[in-house]
Amino acid sequence: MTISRRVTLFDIANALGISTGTVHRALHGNPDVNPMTRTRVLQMSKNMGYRPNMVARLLSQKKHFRVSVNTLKGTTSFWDEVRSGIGEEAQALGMHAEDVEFRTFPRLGEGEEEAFEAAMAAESDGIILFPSRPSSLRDWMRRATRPRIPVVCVSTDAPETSRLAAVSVDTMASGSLAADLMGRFLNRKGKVAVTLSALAVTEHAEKLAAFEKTLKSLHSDISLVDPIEDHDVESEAYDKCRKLLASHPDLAGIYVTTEASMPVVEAARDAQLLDRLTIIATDLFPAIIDQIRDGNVAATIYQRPRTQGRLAFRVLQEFLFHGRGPAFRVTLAPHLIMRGNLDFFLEKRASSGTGARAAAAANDMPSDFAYWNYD
Amino acid sequence: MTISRRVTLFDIANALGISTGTVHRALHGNPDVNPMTRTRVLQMSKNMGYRPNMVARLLSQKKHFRVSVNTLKGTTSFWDEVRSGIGEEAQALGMHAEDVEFRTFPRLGEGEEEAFEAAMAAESDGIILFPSRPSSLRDWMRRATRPRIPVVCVSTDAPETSRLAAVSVDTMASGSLAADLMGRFLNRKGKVAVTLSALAVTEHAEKLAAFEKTLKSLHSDISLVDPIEDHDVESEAYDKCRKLLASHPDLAGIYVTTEASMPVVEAARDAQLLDRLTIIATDLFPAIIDQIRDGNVAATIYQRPRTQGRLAFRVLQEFLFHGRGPAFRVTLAPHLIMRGNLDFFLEKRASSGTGARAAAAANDMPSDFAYWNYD
DNA sequence: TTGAAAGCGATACCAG
DNA sequence: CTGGTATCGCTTTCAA
Repeated sequence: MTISRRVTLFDIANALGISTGTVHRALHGNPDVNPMTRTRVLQMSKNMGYRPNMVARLLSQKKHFRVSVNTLKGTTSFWDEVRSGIGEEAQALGMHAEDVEFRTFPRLGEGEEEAFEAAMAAESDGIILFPSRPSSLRDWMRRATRPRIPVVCVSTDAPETSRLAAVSVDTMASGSLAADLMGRFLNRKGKVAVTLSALAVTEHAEKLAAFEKTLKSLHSDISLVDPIEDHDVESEAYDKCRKLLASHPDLAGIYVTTEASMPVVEAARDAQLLDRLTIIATDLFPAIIDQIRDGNVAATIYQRPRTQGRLAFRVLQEFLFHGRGPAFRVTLAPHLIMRGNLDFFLEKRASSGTGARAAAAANDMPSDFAYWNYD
Repeated sequence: MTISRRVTLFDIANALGISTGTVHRALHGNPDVNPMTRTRVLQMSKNMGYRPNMVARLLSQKKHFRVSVNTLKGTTSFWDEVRSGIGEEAQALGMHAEDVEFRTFPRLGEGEEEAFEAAMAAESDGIILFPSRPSSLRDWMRRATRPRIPVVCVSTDAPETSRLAAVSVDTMASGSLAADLMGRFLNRKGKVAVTLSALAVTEHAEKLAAFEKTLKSLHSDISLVDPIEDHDVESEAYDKCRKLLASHPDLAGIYVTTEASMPVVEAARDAQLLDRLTIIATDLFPAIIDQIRDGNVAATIYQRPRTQGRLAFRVLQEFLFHGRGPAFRVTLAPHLIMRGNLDFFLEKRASSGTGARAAAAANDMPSDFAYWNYD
C-alpha cells in the first residue's frame, strides 16, 4: 500500500464533509467544538495518519520571535563560541539578525540584572542566558513583568527557577572521564586534587562527585585530597594551589573542572613541580593551547560551547514555535582534547565562522551551512 | 533605527513599482530579465536588507522529496544508529515516514547494487548510502538512469564519484588521539600495532597515517610494527593477530581502526597476552561493552553513527531544498569512551529512541525532540 | 458550534 | 522581458 500524497487538513475535512476550520479546532482542543465532531475528527485524523505540515503552520502563524541572548562579555572565547553557535542555528532556521539581540555583561554578577530587564523591556519572546548568579535570577524571574517568559540557561543551570531548560555539558561524564584518564596517566597510583569554583555550583559539585566515584571504583589506589574552591578569582586559585602543593609535595595530578587552569599551571611552575604533575583541564582558550602543546596540560575536557549555543537556541525555538517542552536538562557529551588531536579542533573552529560567511557572501544569500562545523 | 517588519519580495516590488515575479527572477539570476531591472532589484534588495523567508519558500516549493537510505543490515548496531539519526532529523525537519525509504543489504558488497537500482527505480530524489564497494558505486553512478541524482556517502567516502558529499568521522583526529592516548597509557615506550580493513580504504589509511605521525612527533620512543589488514574477515583478523603476537611477544598495544576489535581481543586472550596489552578500539557495540568493563579494552573511539546519520540527512536536504552544496567532506570529531564514562553513553543512547517516541505518543503529534540526545 | 474566506511569503506558470 | 495569479497547508477572523 503506497500513500502517494500527504494527508492534509483538507483531506480530513473532505472525508468528513466538514470544513477545515472545524477540523483545525477539533485537533487543537478548542472548547467550542461539538464533542461528537471532535471524536470523529480525531478518529479520522488517526486513521488517515494525519501529521501537520509544520512549514505551513509556521508560515500562517507568521511568528517573528525576538530572542535575547544574555551572556558574559567576550574576552573568554567560551562565550564567543556560545554566541556564534546561537547565531548559526538562528540563521539555519531562517531567523533574521534583528530577531536575535545579544546583550553582554562584563563580569560575573555585574550588569546581569540590567541585561535581564533590558530583555524584558524589549519585549523579547524568549531569553537564552548564562545565570552567573542563579539565586538572583530566581528573584528577577519571580517579579518579572511578564511572568512566563521562556528562559533557557546555557552552561550552568539555575535550579528552582521556572526556566524552560538548561543546556550544559554532561558533568557526570566529564568527571568520570577525567578520573579514568587520570588513573591511567598516573599508572593507577598517586595522590590527586580537584579545583572548582565553588561546591555550591551544582555542575562543579557533580563533576567532583563523578570524579571521586570513578576514582574509587576504577582506580582505588589513587587518593583524593580536599577540593579547592577558587570562587572564580584567579589569585585565590593561585594561592590555594601553592598552598596545596606545599602541603602535598607528592601530588601527582590535578583536575581543573573550570576554565581557571592557568593559575594552577602557574602555581605548579612556580613551585617547580610542573613536570611532575599531570593536569587535566577544562575547555579550550588561547592561553591553554600553548600549555597543551608544551605538555604541561595532559588533556582538556572540551565543553563544546558552540554546540551548547546551538542546542540552547533549538530548545527555545522549539518551544516558541511548537509550545513543546520543557526539556529540563539537556546534556552534551564533552570532547577530549590532547596534544595529538589539538590541531584538528583548532582547524575546525577556525574554518567555522569563515566558511559559513564565505558561502553567504558568495551567493549573496543567507547561508545555513552550520553543519560544516558540527563538532 | 528599528526595522519593524521584515522586508518581503512584495516590499521590493512595491518600492520599484514592478511585480514580485520580476523581483523573484532578478534575485535568482534568471537570464530572462533586463540587466537594468536586475541591478535595480539587487540594489534595492540590498538597501532594504531583504532576506528570503525560508518557511514561505519551503511551503511554496511544496517539494516532497523521497530519499532512499541504503545501508548495511542491522546486526551491527552502528548502522541502526545511523538509520535512527537519519530518521530523527527527517522528523525534525517535518518529513514523513513515507518519504524516507530504508533499503538494507546483508553484507559488504552483497545486494548493494540491487539496493541502488531499487532506489533509482523508485525515483528517489536523493540517496544516502554506505559505499561498501566504492569502485562499483562509481560504475553504477556513471550509467545510472538519472545521471545527477544526489548521493551522500555515510561513514566512508567513495572518491572519484560524483557524490554530493561524504559524512564521516574525522579520521585524522581519530588516529592522532589514539596515538597520543596510547603513548600516555604506555608511559611513552613500547611497541604497538594497528589493524585495519585494507590500506586501500582511504579512511583507514588516514587513521594509520595520523596515528603514525602523532606517535613519531609526540612519543618517539614508541615503535610501530607493520599494519594488519583483515579485509573485513573476522577469521583473518584473528589469525593475523595470533601471528603478530607470536612474532612480537613484547607488543604493548594495538589500535584497532575498525569495528573488528573482538577478534583482536580473542587472539590476545588465546595467546595469554590480554592483560599485558593496551587495546584502543573503534565504536561501540554490544560485545565490546563487556570488554571495556573488564578492562580488556582501554578505550574506544566512538564514531557517533547517530550524528553521522543526522548530518548526512541535513546535507542532502539542504541540497534538495536549496540547491546548495556540494559539501565534499563533512567530518565529525569522535568521542572517547572509556570505562569511566561508558555508562553515560549507554544511558544517552538508550533514552534516545524511546524519549522521542514517548513524546510523540504523548501528544499524538510528530516529535522532533532529536536534540534530547545530541551527542 | 460551524463554514467560508482572507491571509502568510515565496514559487511557477501563463499571457502579453 | 514582465505582470498577474493560482498555489502550498495551516491559522484566524467574521458571519451565520
